[in-house]
Amino acid sequence: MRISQNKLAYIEEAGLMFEKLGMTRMTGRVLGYLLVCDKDAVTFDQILETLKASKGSVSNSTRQLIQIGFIEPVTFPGDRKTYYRMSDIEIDEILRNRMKLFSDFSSVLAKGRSVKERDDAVSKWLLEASVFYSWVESQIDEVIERWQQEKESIMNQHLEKKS
Amino acid sequence: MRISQNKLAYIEEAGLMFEKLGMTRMTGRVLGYLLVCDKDAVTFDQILETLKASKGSVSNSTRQLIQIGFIEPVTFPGDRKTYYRMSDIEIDEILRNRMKLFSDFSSVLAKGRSVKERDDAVSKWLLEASVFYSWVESQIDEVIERWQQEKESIMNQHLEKKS
DNA sequence: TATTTTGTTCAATACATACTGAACTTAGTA
DNA sequence: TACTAAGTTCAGTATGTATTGAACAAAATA
Repeated sequence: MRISQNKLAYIEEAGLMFEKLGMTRMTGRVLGYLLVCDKDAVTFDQILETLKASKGSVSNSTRQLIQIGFIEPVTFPGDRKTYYRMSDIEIDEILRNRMKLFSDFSSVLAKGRSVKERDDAVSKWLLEASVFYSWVESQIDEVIERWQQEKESIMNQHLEKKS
Repeated sequence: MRISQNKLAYIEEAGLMFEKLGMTRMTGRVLGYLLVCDKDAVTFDQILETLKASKGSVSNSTRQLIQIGFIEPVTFPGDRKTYYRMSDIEIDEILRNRMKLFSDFSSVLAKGRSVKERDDAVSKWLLEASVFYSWVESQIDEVIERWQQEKESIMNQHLEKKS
């Protein structure tokens, strides 16, 4: 049973997307495959074959994805293979991680201000920008909390809109 | 008048930060220099010398930064040089641009669901995740609006906290 | 018009890093 | 214990792209 052309195309798309997000293309492909494979779990070999990639490359990608928490290894008694499947990671986790970039960015801006030797329009901008980014970060925390509380209702609202 | 060691170190830091954000290191350096140079505007040559980079590289970086709107060229009558300075870009603009990634990400997730041939836990996750990201995007729009309205009071709150 | 100054363009290079493939480790099976 | 299967590691290669530097363009000056 070979995988559909559709899905292969999707896997490539996922690879490019994850590359844009700063991960490797191959890691994106493996995740894309796990997302759309329509199997409960897949073996290392299945990944190899489907993506036509090397063992080493797949080994790196699975490790990275496990580390981030996107996927998890599964094993079965009487079967020495390791299977991989999507873990039931909460989506807001992923966002929360990415938001760390904001506080880094905010710090760099703040530090810039401290390096300056005169107080000018740029100083003012640096202050404002660093406050803005750390404020936004705190607001996003609140947004995420609201999501957790109102998830069902938001989902329903969204589905209604489509009909 | 040579630039301080402090500032040079900061410029490198800015380079690394902007590299993390997907721009080139040199572009980050040029922006870092413009931020902390404590001059109203600097010439192409000053950038060259300070960063010890090539004309081509600086030319690329300034063009890129002008394009994004971070810096602007300035000229003066009787002076054939072009000067560059920070433009008074609104910080929320920058955030708004980055948020486009979210709708892209959301689309990829939604597309993944449409490629699947069975309705399982992953399908459910894909739906939830794509709704989540487009919802978050809309929430951030609201956050930005609130910033525009309450900017002064937020800044004051922040400054009080520090004291 | 010839010359000098300022900045751009583009082919070549340098650099970083993702990927490969072979050798190795680990653990189950005979 | 020897053998086989599954996955990892790592040195080398391939690939993409940032940077350089030389040649060029544009425009002011003499």
